[in-house]
Amino acid sequence: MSNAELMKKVVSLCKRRGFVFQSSEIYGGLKSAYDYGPLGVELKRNLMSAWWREMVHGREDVVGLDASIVMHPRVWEASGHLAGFSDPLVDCKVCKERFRADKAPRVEKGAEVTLSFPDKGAAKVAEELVQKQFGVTLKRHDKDLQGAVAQRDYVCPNCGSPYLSDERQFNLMFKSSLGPTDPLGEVAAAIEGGALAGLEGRELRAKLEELTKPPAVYLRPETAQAMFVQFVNIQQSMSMKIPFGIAQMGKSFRNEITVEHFIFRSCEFEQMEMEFFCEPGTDDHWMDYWVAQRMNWWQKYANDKTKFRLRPHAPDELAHYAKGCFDIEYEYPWGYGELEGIANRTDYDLGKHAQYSGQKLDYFDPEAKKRFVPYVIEPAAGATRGVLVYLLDAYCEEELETPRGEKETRVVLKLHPELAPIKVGVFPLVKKDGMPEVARKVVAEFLAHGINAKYDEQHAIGKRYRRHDEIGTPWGLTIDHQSLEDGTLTIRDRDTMTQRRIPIDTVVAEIEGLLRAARK
RNA sequence: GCGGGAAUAGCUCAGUGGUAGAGCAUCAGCCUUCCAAGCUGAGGGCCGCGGGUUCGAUCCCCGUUUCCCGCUCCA
Repeated sequence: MSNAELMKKVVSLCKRRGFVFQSSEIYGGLKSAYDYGPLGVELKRNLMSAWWREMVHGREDVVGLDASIVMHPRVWEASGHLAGFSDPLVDCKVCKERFRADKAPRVEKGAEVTLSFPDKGAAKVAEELVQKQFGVTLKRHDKDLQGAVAQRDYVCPNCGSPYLSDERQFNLMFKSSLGPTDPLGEVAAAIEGGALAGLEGRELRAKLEELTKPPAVYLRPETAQAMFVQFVNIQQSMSMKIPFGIAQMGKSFRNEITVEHFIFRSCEFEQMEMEFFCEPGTDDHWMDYWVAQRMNWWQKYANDKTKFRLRPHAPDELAHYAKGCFDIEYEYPWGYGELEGIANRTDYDLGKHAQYSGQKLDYFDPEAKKRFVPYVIEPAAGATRGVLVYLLDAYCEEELETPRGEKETRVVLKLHPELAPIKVGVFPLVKKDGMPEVARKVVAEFLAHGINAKYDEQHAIGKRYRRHDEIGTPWGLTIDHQSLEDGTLTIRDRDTMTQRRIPIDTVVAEIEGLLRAARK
């Protein structure tokens, strides 16, 4: 099975069996938005619960937070999200390069410029394109084209062409407005009053920005900022001593330039983030610690642990706030891609928020009698990416021979029992002789213990086993004729398809034991 | 944003300028059975959406939306 096939099959299974649907499908779908169906929501919740148990309940030095998605707009000014991600982007119409206008090479407006290409062939193609699209004849000299006139005060950084698209604003954050007043009203009033007359380009944009600013709010592009903003409240109310962490899971929103690969990169996604506050100087130690912790955690739930790797960021790809960063990457069908980033954010965020809010965001160590702004190590994981990773990891096709000697394919999701949406399928061997009643009782018993169990009496028993294999149910329990005589049932293992017989009244304890064992 | 491909039943796909098919799945019944068994029957599609050409379009043309692949981009 090729990588492309694997991806297709997983996507198809997701829809067919109720894991993931395209959003608003009956209206033609919405780009990059997906809904988690009955099984998908269980898988995602199981994954996130496992994370929460590991990161918060499993240790004394991390506490949780569930902050509002919409925060004070100044938060995003302080964090740099507002300024850093609204730069004008331009496409070169000749070489198709996309670039930031403010970082492009400056030229004199109206000056003659030269276009350069990697080889003669590319230059010839470009020459024809310019002739055809812009009606301009350029002089070709080997790999260069001469005679173009600069329309703006910059040219394409790649080929030097002045043939460019309009400047487009790229907004990272989803913008909305808080309160019932319509910001368009302000704009309309300004136009009527003539306040916008004579303005164009960036000036016009700036003026419009200003008019619509007062009620403007943004959907958070990461969950991290609330944990910085509430640092003091949490530290004091919970009497936390450094080092300690604040963890949060939830939705974040980004206007990605390109969305791709199913749920891998979408504009609305779910994060699992933790900010670990420590004393400057101990940050490198904690960085190493969390990198190892997080890598182990991801591998624990995977069948193929070799598909994960650690990749340190090169100095030039580090974010503006980071001193160092490691990505935990997974080998997706299209290649390695990010799953979690562990960054040393230093005291950048607390410092910025202190500066913008005018509040003190530092920590006093009563033993050492010193005051400092903590450094922060941030393991930030993609929950929705995790769902994709484990689906890809779990998908298996096995060639089997039927009792009649025919070859067939068994599709199995070898999900970790902890993650499996349904823990046990409960089946009466046949739909009569009181077997359904016994099976229903077993289901009720599991549900009462908080274990997701599913009753199924449709079709032949073999078919039911296979249907549950396909959605990753780790154990199948069957009530048969013998059950009615001696009070036992069979328990079938998803991965080995082997069965053994145990007393019905111990089956809940048995499954609980298996779940506990799998968790270790 | 660019280039290429795709869109037909829940899924995988076939098909033709003359009002649509298969396999699997679903549902009902028979069979009463431990690994997708068999038999009988049923439901289900304005052939992604909008426009054009045509007597007539699922098919040809244009646009659009969504998905996939490759670039590009990417905290």
